[in-house]
Amino acid sequence: MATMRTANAVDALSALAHEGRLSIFKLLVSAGTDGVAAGLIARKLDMLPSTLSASLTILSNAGLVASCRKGRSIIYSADFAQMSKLLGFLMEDCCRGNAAICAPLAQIANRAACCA
Amino acid sequence: MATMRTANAVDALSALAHEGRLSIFKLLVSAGTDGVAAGLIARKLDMLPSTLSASLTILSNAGLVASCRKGRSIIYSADFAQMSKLLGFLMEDCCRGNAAICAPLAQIANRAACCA
DNA sequence: TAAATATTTCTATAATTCGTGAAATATAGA
DNA sequence: TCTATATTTCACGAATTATAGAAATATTTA
Repeated sequence: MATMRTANAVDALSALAHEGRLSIFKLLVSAGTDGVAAGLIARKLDMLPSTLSASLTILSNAGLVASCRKGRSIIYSADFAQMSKLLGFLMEDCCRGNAAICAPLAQIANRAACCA
Repeated sequence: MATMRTANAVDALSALAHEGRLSIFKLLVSAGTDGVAAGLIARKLDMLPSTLSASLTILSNAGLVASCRKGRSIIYSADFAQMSKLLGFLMEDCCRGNAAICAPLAQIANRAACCA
């Protein structure tokens, strides 16, 4: 797994650093690979369509969610691989890379790709 | 370990969603529990004192770093427990809490407290 | 084709965040 | 006490981000 770049991590963190977008992302994480239609997200989280769309675009640009059209709806789902890369980025070099203590963490982050 | 609240997670993610602050945090993560003096951080990352101070305040308010004075210097260190809570928050309820797949992840996040 | 549904795009305003330099505060040593 | 070092606080203009409503686009069904 290629390690994430700083700019990429900042984009992902920025995307998540917002109450509405974080709620969307967590909803999608909990929904797993099936994903959720944009309209259903809007109803569940009580958001205006334009606000939701803008939020989904930001999460999408950060690589945290993927989408595909299904009829009139667009189904959004969390990108677990990207989420895993982000966790790995935050943990890498922990304690100067002291393998005895921290090395397992990077591997562990990979498991966040449980739904991929 | 108490689970993190959404508002708290947003604060932490916002604090990290900035190139300079993310660099500071990663430097502190790599330094481990010894921490690094503010001035040394500034020299290593080539930041102005006032900019660095503002960044450290934001990271501190988010609970991601701790500080203590040592002589004229102030030593900053990463708060690994808070980092662990943040990772856990992002992973919780993954795949609707399907234990067979995702439950281990929450436990795993605890290990990010390797230096605590 | 016409109407209904689902979502995005556009536009404008409001709010927040960013970075800097100067001044202030705290500590140590001569 | 005076001076040097280390860090924070303050104030402000510049840049970015957030939100809403209206209009536009895409798809399905009648």
